Amino acid sequence: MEDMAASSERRLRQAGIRMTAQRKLVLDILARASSHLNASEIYERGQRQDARPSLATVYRTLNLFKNRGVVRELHLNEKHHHYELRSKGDHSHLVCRKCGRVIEVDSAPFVAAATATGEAYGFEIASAHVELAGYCADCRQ
Amino acid sequence: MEDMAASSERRLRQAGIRMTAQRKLVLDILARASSHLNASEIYERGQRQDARPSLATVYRTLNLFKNRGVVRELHLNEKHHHYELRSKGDHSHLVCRKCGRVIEVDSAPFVAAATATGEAYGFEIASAHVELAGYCADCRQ
DNA sequence: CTAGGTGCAAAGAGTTTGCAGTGGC
DNA sequence: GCCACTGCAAACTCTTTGCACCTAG
Repeated sequence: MEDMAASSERRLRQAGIRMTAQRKLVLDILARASSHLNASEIYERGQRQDARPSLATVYRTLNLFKNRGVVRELHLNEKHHHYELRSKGDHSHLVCRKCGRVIEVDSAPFVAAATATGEAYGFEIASAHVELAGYCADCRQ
Repeated sequence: MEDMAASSERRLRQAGIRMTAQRKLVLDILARASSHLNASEIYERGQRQDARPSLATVYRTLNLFKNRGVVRELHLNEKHHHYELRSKGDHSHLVCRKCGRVIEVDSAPFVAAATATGEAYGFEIASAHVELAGYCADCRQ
């Protein structure tokens, strides 16, 4: 669990990225999070720690990690983005239109379909992201 | 083809929505578009017509249509949203990470997988959005 | 005729950037 | 010690909103 941050850190160091206290903290927050977070959630959690990265640094760090393939940026049905560690395994999101609840589901069946679809277009699929919207058990009343 | 605008218009009228020249124009632009557009693209195209909706009206109109289920709002890998008529059939998007090209692909295989996944969580799936990212034939070199 | 729609300009939310100072390697 | 990184505040982009006027039904 906590090792997800460590293995990402190793990857980054090997790519010549300097590991500052702020970057470690962002990695750590993402690793501990039970799900995806947005920039200000990361910022807020960061403020409770020693490194206290500014919001600008949070954004810069997330973009860096995103470009290095360490985090994934999600575009859910909200105005801001969400971020999650890639090492958390491949999953997709089920979003309830009523209560907004987000459930993570296994992507395997989608990836299989995606690979087949990609081949038909000469595309090499790097990631398959599925966003399922609907109504959760509670909201279906 | 041009009838997609007309059928959406009928639906809106029946819901008691006033059909102004600006709203018709937005519908028409979406119906004629070969793919999804963002708000300013719609605005620019609108400026070349008589109704000339302001950007604010474009946004208000898109939100109205979205809430009425007439258009779908897409969250692709960019900072702004894209919109498309729902009546354009169910499809998903294949995005090239290098050149940004977007190809529309049939959603059927994904919808099938989605329905199965949804059932497993007690979710009633209303829409399945799949975003496939990878490298297109041209960019794979 | 009148409730709802529009344009304009200003405000908001989220994200990025310039610059001077700081700290990892 | 050098150069990348950081904090701060200002700038930027996209989207929403308040208000006075206008128009579809």
